[in-house]
Amino acid sequence: MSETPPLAANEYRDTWCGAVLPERVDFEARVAGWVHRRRDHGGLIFIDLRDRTGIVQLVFHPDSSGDAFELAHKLRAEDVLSAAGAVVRRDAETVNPDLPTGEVELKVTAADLLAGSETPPFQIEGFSGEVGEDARLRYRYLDLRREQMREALMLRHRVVAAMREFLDGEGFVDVETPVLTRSTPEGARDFLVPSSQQHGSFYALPQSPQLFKQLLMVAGFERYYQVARCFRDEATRADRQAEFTQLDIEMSFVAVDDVIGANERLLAHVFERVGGPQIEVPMQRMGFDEAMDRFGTDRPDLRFGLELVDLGDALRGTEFKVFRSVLDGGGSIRGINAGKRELPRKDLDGLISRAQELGAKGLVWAFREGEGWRSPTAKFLSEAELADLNQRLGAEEGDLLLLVADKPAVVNGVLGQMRLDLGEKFGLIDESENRLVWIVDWPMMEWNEGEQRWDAMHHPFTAPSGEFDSQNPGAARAQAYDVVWNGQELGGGSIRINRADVQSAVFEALGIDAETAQARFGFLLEALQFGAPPHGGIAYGVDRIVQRLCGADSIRDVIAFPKTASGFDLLTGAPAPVDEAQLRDVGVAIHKRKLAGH
RNA sequence: GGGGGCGUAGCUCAGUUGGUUAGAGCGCCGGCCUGUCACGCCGGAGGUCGCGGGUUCGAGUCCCGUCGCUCCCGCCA
Repeated sequence: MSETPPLAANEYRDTWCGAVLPERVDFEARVAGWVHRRRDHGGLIFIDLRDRTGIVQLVFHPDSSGDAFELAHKLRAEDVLSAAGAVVRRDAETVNPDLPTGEVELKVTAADLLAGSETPPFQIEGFSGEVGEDARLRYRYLDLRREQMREALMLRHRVVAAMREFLDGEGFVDVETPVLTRSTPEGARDFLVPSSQQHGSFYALPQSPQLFKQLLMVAGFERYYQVARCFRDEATRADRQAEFTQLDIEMSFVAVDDVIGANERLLAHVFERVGGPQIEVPMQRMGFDEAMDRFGTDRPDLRFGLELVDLGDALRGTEFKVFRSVLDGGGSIRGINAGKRELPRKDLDGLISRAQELGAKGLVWAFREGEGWRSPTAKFLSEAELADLNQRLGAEEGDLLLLVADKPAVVNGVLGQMRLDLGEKFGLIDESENRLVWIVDWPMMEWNEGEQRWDAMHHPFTAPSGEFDSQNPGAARAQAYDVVWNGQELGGGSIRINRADVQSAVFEALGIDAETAQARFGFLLEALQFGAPPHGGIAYGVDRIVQRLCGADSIRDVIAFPKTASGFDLLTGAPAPVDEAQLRDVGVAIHKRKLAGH
């Protein structure tokens, strides 16, 4: 711990373990904490005592420690102890350079066992190997005693504190919005809460406070923020939990540049406070189209190259059937030059499998050889085509080339992900580098092939750039922006629609008829008729920001009490069956098959 | 919903082609030890091999089912 908080003396302690530092020695101190480790030499006993600030070594002598010496002999790992004595400098040869407090120790004169501990189900620290995820979650309160977890949560605290500090300073008001709210069937599945007052009716847990913060702008608060818990009843991932924390921000009388500017100051402030990367302001901006063209994704990792190259023009006249049919069907052919690599056939097959897993029908691999290719596909292409492809891809002798032909969205999805896989596989990512970029100028909507309708790219309340033509929704651009850090989306937002007629037109384009719009969002449309200022905002994924900052592999490592991939809380056993009586109260019929199973 | 990996002592793991009494490190228990700091030395306990079924003379090992953890795809406006 770099900072030791102030501590008021009390009957158990007057000093933190980690505060017993060599700058100040030869004073009487009382510390309290957990027995981290015991080294019992028979006639001399060392105890490493741990609290949230760190570890200090306690020394028990049979002569000077009195009754405490007998106690020390019986101490076990994770017992809770209060110990008093003199903080003294260690002899030079007994200094422990690996410990921040290693130049001093506490010569114990008295000690109290405040609470004993059972043998922990796993060692808290100091053994090789990782504790399994189940054990960690089952005994999360012990897992959180590990330094790594403690520091992650302390960092999280400092991140949120810095956010509040900045926003408070710029006149933002923290307002709480409801957790029991109305279901919006679009998008992710809602968590539902049955109403005991109105059987058959349900609250939903919010996926975000979006509409409430807009109503707060209508109400005239002008600047709002909230550290808000949000819920999505979807499968979890390493970077996704069913409940997560968002920093939610909204501002009135602003345009895109105002929101981006305020948020650049916010990010710079937070990173400066917590020791994150330095941010150059103004930050880089990239149009959505450019991001898709060059990286195949709307959240590009700019720390390495391997950019996508469009190859359709080189193959306009090709007779290779696979390419021919894709081009004739309006598809695209794009490629990556992965550089000079020597991959065994097994790895090349692996790349093909990965491409198929990601949705491509196949993957063309090739190594530039002379003016042509060494590739199973080479024989289907003319010399001129190969030369043109090599030129467009900037291929040099021995370079590995990967091509995908499919619908444009599939090609981008596959190559965009494979670019990341390859960047990692080939070690092209400089972990010390940090690239932040705003992705701007988004399309308003995208065509949903499965449902045969237009879907909002951001959300249905996003303001279009200029006039909105509901007859041609595909052409509309949105006043939306995402901030992307090393390929991960930290947050995103937009200027919102503040006119009821525009909002109605957007609903119409999304296939939400007037009646449905009125039923679901009538309160918003109504509010927009009572003087809604121009407004916009952003929401950040707090968990992901902290995960990034401490380099954790999983979002679970920065959440105090997370759930497993299948949504279980192994600590409390939630979700759990409830009494039939409880179900009757809320008007929910129990599932018969489940009943039979019990 | 689909695919991959994993499940053996409290923890992390090994376990050959199916073959006698299932092992290691750490932890735990007991003993010794006055300068250790992942203390050391000596001794010891500890197992429904996730669960259920099947094949077999014989299953930790093979097959089927199931549960759990995990990663990925779908999904996540």
